[in-house]
Order: sequence, then C-alpha cells, then structure tokens
Amino acid sequence: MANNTPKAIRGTQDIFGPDAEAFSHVVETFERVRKLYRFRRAEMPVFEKTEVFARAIGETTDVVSKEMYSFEDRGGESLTLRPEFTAGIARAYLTNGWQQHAPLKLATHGPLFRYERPQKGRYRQFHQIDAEIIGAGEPQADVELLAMADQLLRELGISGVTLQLNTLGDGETRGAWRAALIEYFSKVRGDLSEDSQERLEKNPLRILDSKDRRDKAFLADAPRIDEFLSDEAGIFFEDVKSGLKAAGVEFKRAESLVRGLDYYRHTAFEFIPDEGSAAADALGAQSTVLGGGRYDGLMESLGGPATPAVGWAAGIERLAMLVGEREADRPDIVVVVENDAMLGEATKALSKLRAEGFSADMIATGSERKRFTKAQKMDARSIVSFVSSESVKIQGERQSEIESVLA
RNA sequence: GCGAUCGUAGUUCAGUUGGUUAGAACGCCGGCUUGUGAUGCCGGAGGUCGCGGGUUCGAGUCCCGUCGAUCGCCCCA
Repeated sequence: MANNTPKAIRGTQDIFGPDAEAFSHVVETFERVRKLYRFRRAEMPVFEKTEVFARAIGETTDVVSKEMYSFEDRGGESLTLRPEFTAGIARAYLTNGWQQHAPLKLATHGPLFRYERPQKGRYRQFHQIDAEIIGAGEPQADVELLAMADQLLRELGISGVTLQLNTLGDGETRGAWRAALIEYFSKVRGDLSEDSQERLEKNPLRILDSKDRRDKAFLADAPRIDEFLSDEAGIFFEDVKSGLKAAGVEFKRAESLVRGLDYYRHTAFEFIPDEGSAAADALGAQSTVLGGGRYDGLMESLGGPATPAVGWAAGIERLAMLVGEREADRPDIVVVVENDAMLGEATKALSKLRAEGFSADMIATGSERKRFTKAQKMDARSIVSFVSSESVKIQGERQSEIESVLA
C-alpha cells in the first residue's frame, strides 16, 4: 500500500467477512422480531440541531458535555451527529404530528457517533438497533418492549446474559432519592474516590455502581430507592414485574442500576453478561449489551406535550461479538468455464440460473486447468462445468432441476 | 481525559547481545501432475519493518515524539 493512502478515522471500522456476516445477521434477526411485535420502521436523519440532544439528554451528561461531534454548517447553525436515537425520534414525533398514531411502536437502526476513547466493543462510529413505544404510559408497554428484547437475544442464540431491572420512580421520587444520596455521601465525601467526589456534583446516582473499593464501603448503608418510591411508582413497578413473569421473561432486581441520561423515569434496565460467562469474556469491559428504560419527561424537555414513552437500544457490534463469526451462505451453484471458448455459453447459463432463483457464482479467470479446483473450494451445492460444446457437466445436488433450467 | 502493552509481505507470525541483498506459512499469479478432478511438485509477484526525528561506522532491533490498535479507569449500547 502506498504510504500516502489516507487512513481510516480513529474509532471507525471497516467491517467485512465473518464479522460483516454476523453484523448483518443481527440486523436481519432484529427486523424479523420487530415485525413479530408489530413495530413500524422509521428512518431519522443522522444529524440534528445540537439543541435537540443538549436539551433532551441533559447538558451535564458526559455524552453532551464532551462526547458529541458538533459542528457549524455553512449557514452558521450548530449541528450534531446523533450520539443516540431517542432524542431524534422524540423530535420527529413532535415535528411530524405522529401523536395521531399513538401509541406508536417504532423500530430503527443505524450509525451513531460519540467522541470516546476506542476500546473493544466501543467505537466512535458505532451502530445500534432501537425500539421505542411512544404515547403509552402503562406498564404493559414496558413489558412488551422487554419481551421483544428477550426474544431477540434468544433468537440470536445469545446466552449467559441476564436482564437487570430497576425503577427510578417518578420525577418526585427520583428527586427525593437523589437529594438523600447527596446528603448521605456528602458526609463521607473525603473518603470517596476522586471520581465519586466529582459524581457527587454531577450524577450522584452513579456512585452506586462504582467499582472503587473506597466507595463500596459506603454502598450497603446508602439510601435505597424503595424508601422513596411513591405509592403510584411502587404499583407501576409491581405491574411491570408481574407482567414480565406472565410473559415468561426472566429478570433480576438490580437496586443500584441507574441511567446516565437525565430523561429516564420509572423502569430502567440493562441486559448484562453473567459474571464469568463466555459472553462476559467476549465483551471485555463493555458490559451492557442492551439498555433502556422509560422516559416520560423527555417530550416536555423538547417543548412538546407530556408524553409517556419507553425504549431501548442495543449495540450491533456488541451483539455481533456474542453471536460470533459467521460464514456467508454457501452458493447453490458455481459455474466453471474450463475453456475460454465456452465463456458465452456459460454466461447465458449463469443468468438463467440466477433468474430461476439459484445463488450462483462463476469462475472464468486464471489458469484454465486450475479453475475446477477453485470451484470445488467454494463449497457450492452444485458445480456446472463448461469443458466444450459437447461436454457440459452438472455435479452435486438438484441435477435434473438445473438441467431443465439450462435446456 | 488518565494508565499499561503493542505496531515487520494481503493475513498470521519469526527475526539472536545493533552487523552483508529482511524470512516462513497461508493466500494470490503462472507452469507441471491429476482428468471426475479438492492431492502433489516447480516457479513468480508482493515489505523504504506505522510515521517523523535522534544515538551510532552501522538501527526492524536502542532513545524521544507522533499516529493507530489492544487492555484497564471513566462513560455507555
């Protein structure tokens, strides 16, 4: 390679071969399952006005404060490459009057951008599949969404991953709990890790899932969400749990599971690999495969009417890592031109076969004598070889069927 | 943003305490063998050793910087 060839941007990837097959398998499976649950496809722009994300996600979050790809367009407007789906979907819902379809079940997938330090399973351009139910405030919506996620993982053959479930309560609950946490941790501030001292200002809930030993000492006696749950929020959570049981979705209560983004209320969840499982091994430090929750406050932050909603997103690259490498499908037929004089005949045969729905490839270059061997290595179900006008040989499966197509 | 390890053909890797024209396997191209064939043999193309500087008579090898990858922290899907 010439050394003046430009390199790919840091944190981006060119996906090909077995990895690309795994990637596309994830997307295809998602498309199939999403239809089973009657979610409708939507496509949103890859960039939005910066304020869409700043207002929806929260100015103080890491995503907004230091991870966005923002730039001015030629008209001087500040735009941002989407770092997540939810904010853009909410904006589309409001600006297009999609209220008329509420409750609206939406599914989408595509690239997202975050300026982060690249790592295994973490990229600057990454891809997610995403599902949302907008305009549905009842726990049944949470249950349906989680049942869909659960089925998706099962159909992908992913095991060793458990649904961790928590509630953050309604706005009031979350506020009271947050205040209690700040009060509690402020008393021992000096003994907390540096990271957690900072979290105390920005996002006290996050101290609860700190991995630092110094913080862990205080976690057992920290105020618990359940003490602050309003009656309504408590009933809501109970309904979600009993709905999941009825739907046959297994889960574990995770009291310290919180969400980084400001807009979450009530249900919060993540599918996380079990400790020591093959899945945990495959993902390294990136533990969450699929995560989401309820975001009843989001629409209002964008100036819309109060609109309840739930959603989740999952990293396609991470799911693909759990699926493992996949091979492309075997071709039905390989056509071998063992004699260049037969190229025309072979080309005609190839297009007839493809028109009949056979997947087919042709070998017609390189040494004539080596072409048959090359064809054999392609592991096709059948081989059609053109040696001469008197000698066209069909080997393998479905011989008579192929013969009648070529006749 | 912080810390650690790493960077040699298309790919996976060797390359001795610094010492002639940098090697292997697989893959690719060509020839022979095989002719119902997937084997085997021979030959060929392909690298300014990530990039830039420095030390030295001499650097793939040592030093500094830079870019990138990987593994943690952080964050998140």
